[in-house]
Amino acid sequence: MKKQITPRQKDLLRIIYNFIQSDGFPPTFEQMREKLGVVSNQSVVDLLEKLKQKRFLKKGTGARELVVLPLGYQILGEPPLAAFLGATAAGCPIEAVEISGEWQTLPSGFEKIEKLNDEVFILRIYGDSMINAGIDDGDLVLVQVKEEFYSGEVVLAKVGDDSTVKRFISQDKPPYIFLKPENPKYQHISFTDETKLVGKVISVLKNGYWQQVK
Amino acid sequence: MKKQITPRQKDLLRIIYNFIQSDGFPPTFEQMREKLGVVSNQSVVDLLEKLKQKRFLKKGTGARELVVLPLGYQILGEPPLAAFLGATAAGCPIEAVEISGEWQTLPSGFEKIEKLNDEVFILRIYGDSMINAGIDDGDLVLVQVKEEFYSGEVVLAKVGDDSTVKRFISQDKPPYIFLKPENPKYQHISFTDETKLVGKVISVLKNGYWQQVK
DNA sequence: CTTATACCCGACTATTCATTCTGTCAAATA
DNA sequence: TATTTGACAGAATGAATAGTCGGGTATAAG
Repeated sequence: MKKQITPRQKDLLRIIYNFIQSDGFPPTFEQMREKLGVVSNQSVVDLLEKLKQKRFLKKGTGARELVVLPLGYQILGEPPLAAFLGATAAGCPIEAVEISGEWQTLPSGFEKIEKLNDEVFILRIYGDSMINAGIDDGDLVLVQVKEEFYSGEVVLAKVGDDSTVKRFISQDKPPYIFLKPENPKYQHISFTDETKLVGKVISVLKNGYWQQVK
Repeated sequence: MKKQITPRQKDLLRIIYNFIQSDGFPPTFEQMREKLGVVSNQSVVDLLEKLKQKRFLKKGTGARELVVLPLGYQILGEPPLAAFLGATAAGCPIEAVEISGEWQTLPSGFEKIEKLNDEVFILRIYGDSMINAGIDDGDLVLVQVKEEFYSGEVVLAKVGDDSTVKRFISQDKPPYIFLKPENPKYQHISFTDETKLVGKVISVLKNGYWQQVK
């Protein structure tokens, strides 16, 4: 009872999480207040206090010093920033990892890694339908398998036997939900019985570096 | 000539990078000023301006809105936050990744991933010499192969034929450099000809989540 | 020689930002 | 019913933070 999170507290936690994900730093009270849709920052103060008490969030004394704690990630169903990499190694014996030079042999005292989790994988994307989201023909993307999706996220969708990466949009007027290509050349894709969202595209490989998808 | 970074600019860039890594949010001008070892924040203003011009850094108008850009990571020789995961999949065919349920078969239009880079690997740690750094007996840690190291980083070191994970300390008084176990039960380890630093411990697996090592 | 650039000092200003206080209201709880 | 809890309003306050102005010095470039 006491440890459970309320819907409103979860709202704020997600607002903070999403803000950090997209901007790279935490929001101000004012920004949180606006996203919550209230006019007094007292709401933010109260909710933050609860999130702190319940160990979902850590807050420093300075400006914009917010850190989502592991418990917070768990309740949101999101992996911490550095988390998903474990998944990509799932089922992959460490011997398969090529280490350069003197690391051909592993140091003694260490053993093989095991399966960590199976909710993330990497795919190569073909086509130009997402160029405005920074995903170009041939790029590698990192996909996290999920159940819940939020409007604006780039998702991997299954349409019948075909698979595609598009931006997922959910709005309060028709057509309510659809898939939006990030290229004006292409049309929106409506949902049918055959449309199924599989995962969220977290990251894209650019010039040898993984970058966030927005 | 014009695009090159100066030592002082690189100092600040690293200060910002390290701060975000360890704290989770960007520093204030005051904190940067202090770390730079100067008494006027005008220095910070000037250096930040240069880092912005050279596209190593992005800066918003609000408080503490700093983001290290890909060019910045490159010049520091650091992977972006989400980067290293690619490495763990190096040489690991995507078929080896076990996907649950209907993802036993991969969607058409996607191919195997190739080797991405070989500078990161995962090891299991035995012993209690780093418990105060949050690394317990049997934990998995993520190691990034590096050449340069900074005082305070947790490193994987090779001591003769043996390998060990300890905190690397470099100070301006004897013994200058040594390895520090994070457990009072153990003694510091001096450097010898046989001591060699191999990589930096970036992350540790805790309750199913990867967490930063401090 | 002259100019520009990198780096820094010191003080000052403007404003963002967090905090605090007093209260309201509805829903949950005892 | 009485009490507590969650959520929010409105306003006032003060500290934290960024930004500005006017210099200085040393080094490199033209």
